[in-house]
Amino acid sequence: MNKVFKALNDETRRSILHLLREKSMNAGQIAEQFDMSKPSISHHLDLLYQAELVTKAKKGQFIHYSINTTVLEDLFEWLITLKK
Amino acid sequence: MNKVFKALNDETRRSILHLLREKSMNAGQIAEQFDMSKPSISHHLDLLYQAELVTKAKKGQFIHYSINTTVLEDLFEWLITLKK
DNA sequence: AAGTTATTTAGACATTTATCTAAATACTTA
DNA sequence: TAAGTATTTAGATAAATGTCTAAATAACTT
Repeated sequence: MNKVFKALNDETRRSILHLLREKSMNAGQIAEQFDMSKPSISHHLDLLYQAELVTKAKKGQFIHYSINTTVLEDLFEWLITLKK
Repeated sequence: MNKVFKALNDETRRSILHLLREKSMNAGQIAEQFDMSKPSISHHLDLLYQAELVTKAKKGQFIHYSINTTVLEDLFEWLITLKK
């Protein structure tokens, strides 16, 4: 869960998750949505990937990113036990 | 929500929340549970307080901390919209 | 009032983080 | 195979973070 909380502790990464909730996208398409360099977005995508909040799949020269809600379930559980 | 994610992005602070879920405690009682200096715990409590994840009340020379689940509701909402 | 206890504030330091530019890698197409 | 496109990796830098010790503040006790 450490990596999940770490990944969520950034506004850009949270925005990326909201984008991917609407539809899966290439790294480039994601980067277009932000006023930030591509390497920076790539770095954010990597942290989301390490936390398993997104999956990625190579499609030719593109890399397609999708949200992975499995880990969000775990976060739900964590919150529930905290609320009792 | 920024402060909430920031506050939750630390194992010590998450542990403090779990302790407070069981029962409210003084700053000193909380500090006893950790192998860390009191000023460090005080700092963690302050971040939790800034995020409104805990409330505090002065009781004589003690300061009593309690968990505040209101903000956790907001986090729930955030998660739900992300899962659609 | 003086001493003791509970907690926070201040200041320092090492580590982590977010960002950038430049370069490298991987794939596609002419 | 050479050129172009998509993405990541490397390396640098400034800012934020977690931790500590020492000192300050506040309240209780004798």
